[in-house]
Amino acid sequence: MFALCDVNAFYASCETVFRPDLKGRPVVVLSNNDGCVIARSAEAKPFVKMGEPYFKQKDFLRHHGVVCFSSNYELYADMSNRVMTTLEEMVPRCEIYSIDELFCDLTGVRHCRDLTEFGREIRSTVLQRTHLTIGVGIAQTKTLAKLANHAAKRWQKQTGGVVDLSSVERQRKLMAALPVSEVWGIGRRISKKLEEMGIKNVLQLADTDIRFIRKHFSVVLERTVRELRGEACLELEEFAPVKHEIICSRSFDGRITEYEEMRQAVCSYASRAAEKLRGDHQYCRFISAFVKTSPFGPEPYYGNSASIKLLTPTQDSRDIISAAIRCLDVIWKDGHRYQKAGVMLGDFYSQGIAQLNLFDENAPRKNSQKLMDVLDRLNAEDGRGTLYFAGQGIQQQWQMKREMLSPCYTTRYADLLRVK
DNA sequence: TCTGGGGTCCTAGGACCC
DNA sequence: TCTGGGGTCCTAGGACCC
Repeated sequence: MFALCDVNAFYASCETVFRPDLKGRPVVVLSNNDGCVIARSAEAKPFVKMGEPYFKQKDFLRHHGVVCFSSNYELYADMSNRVMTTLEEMVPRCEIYSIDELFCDLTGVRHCRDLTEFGREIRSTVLQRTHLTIGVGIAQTKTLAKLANHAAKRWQKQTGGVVDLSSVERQRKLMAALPVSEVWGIGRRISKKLEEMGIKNVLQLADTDIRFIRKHFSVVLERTVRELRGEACLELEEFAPVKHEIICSRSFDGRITEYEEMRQAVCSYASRAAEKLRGDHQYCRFISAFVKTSPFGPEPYYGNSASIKLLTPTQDSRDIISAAIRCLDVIWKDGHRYQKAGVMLGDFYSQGIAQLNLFDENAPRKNSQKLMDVLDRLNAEDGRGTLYFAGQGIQQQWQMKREMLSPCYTTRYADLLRVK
């Protein structure tokens, strides 16, 4: 038996926890660069569109008194930690699935108590400790637990935010009421194709011949359908598997037209990607950089990427930065108004020594590890950006826009809430 | 003027092997 | 007239998730 717990309107709720004056008001959170709406409070949901560009809705939002925030990932990451720690204490085994979601294995809990009651207890504990409200969905498979969670949120008043969907009868009743697009793993494309085949609600999908599904779709959808029938195909992943790639990319505030500025940006992203790589205790051989103009608007689109394969795996920022800049030099073209760039690392190894190559002319760097340790330690203790590479530039004019950023209430002393 | 960022998995097709 | 069969590895692209 699985439970899926997730925080209601997570980003928007994090913003209101320390702002009781916003209670009852519509609140939205914007993506990086104040680009699109990516989270809405319950009050905002009925009339603010998800994923829509902010600039298109600005006047409309102001007119309706909607409070907007730039995204504050430092705050969300810390609040997420508080929620996850609380949940981890209460359940025997769990998997942190995303910043605001956690799957639990309720196998041990099952025989000793009522699952709904247990769900309520989890919910009230998280609320008490973090002031965040979660929904709990319970069922035999992850996909059904997700569906139960959806029901818990949609009918929050009637369900108290907890739905136990372990009875097949209840499963079928709920599935008949929901369109296929609500199922975990079924996005826009597949739901459209299913609907064209006459498979409109979830129950119809669950009752479709598995061979038909396999013939017209991939094994992924086959698993989803089996899960809807109560056959568990997805396990609880208690320990996060190692990553296969690391990406650092950002849109710019405005557009970049000068090579020098782009070099600073690519250098910064490469250096951040290298930090993440060391955080995961990995070494990489594959490094790539990309640049692109905006896909919107009238100007001709240009986007390109280049990559480099090193002979020996590295985690040294200097190697990664220099490779990324060499990639940039291959793809840079004058005359474009660039909107975004990024750096990607791949082909990971758990150590850097690898096989010494007979033809490798670059001798391994001396004391690389020590230097990187110092770099990371200073940036950890005194804040990101304490020590950085000259190539990143000193005044980063292209830095993303965050004009409505809230304080980091829980992670910075200077931002601590004052009580009169 | 202005439209996010970071991941995963699967499949098909090409190149190559014996 | 007629040109095999079985396999691996890699990559690009598509789909999905939050």
